Amino acid sequence: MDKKPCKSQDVEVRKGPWTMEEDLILINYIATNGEGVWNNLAKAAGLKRTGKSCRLRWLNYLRPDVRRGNITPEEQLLIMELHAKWGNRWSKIAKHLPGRTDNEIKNYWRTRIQKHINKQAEMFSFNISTPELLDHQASTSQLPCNGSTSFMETYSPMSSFNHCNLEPFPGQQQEVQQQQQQQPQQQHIVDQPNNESYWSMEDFWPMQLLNGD
DNA sequence: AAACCAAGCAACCGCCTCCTT
DNA sequence: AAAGGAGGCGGTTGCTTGGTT
Repeated sequence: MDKKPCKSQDVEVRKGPWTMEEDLILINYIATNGEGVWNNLAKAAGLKRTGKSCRLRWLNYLRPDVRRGNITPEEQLLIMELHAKWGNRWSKIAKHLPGRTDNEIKNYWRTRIQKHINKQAEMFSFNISTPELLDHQASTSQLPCNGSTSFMETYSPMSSFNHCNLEPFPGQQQEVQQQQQQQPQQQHIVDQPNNESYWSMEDFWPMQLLNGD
């Protein structure tokens, strides 16, 4: 219970948003020494952060292959497809979207897709007798893995898109149209070098220079 | 122009699993 | 085989920002 805090560990732990300086320290350290035991890494790098915090920051934001910015319609479809398959297994889903993090997908789901599904469910509920069920299923994001099919049928990505009039979200319709014209049978696109939202660690190096590192 | 509101996202928390000793 | 530590994961929170009134 009352674990005596070891004095060497009793140093204050920083929380909250990361500063650019902290980012640079972490990037530099990993660039030089590679990833390792995160708790040790945090100490060795001189960061007053927990290992977990460092790991999260690195994986979700600083990693060179992290893609940031708009989720493409293809990615959106893939997310819905995989979510229908696996439920809230965000990390598992993220593995199929190179450059995307579980956190980003999770946020995307909660803020966009789930809301959209809720809306669809609300509209749909005017015509069916179990609005609570739909709403609950959409809001909890839990898929019935016990063989119950109702939600899967309602929410299967293809049925959602094609049968339930689940349209691309605002701002994506044009993009979808363009891409459909360009690549009507396009498979899941996950690597788009020209994507303007692509973020690379190289972007950070000039900052390092500016900081005199 | 200011206040309010909602959406989006970064980060934390706590639980679970796996690995090492 | 058991215990402890570290990492992984999903849920949640709270801050920031952009839009609306």
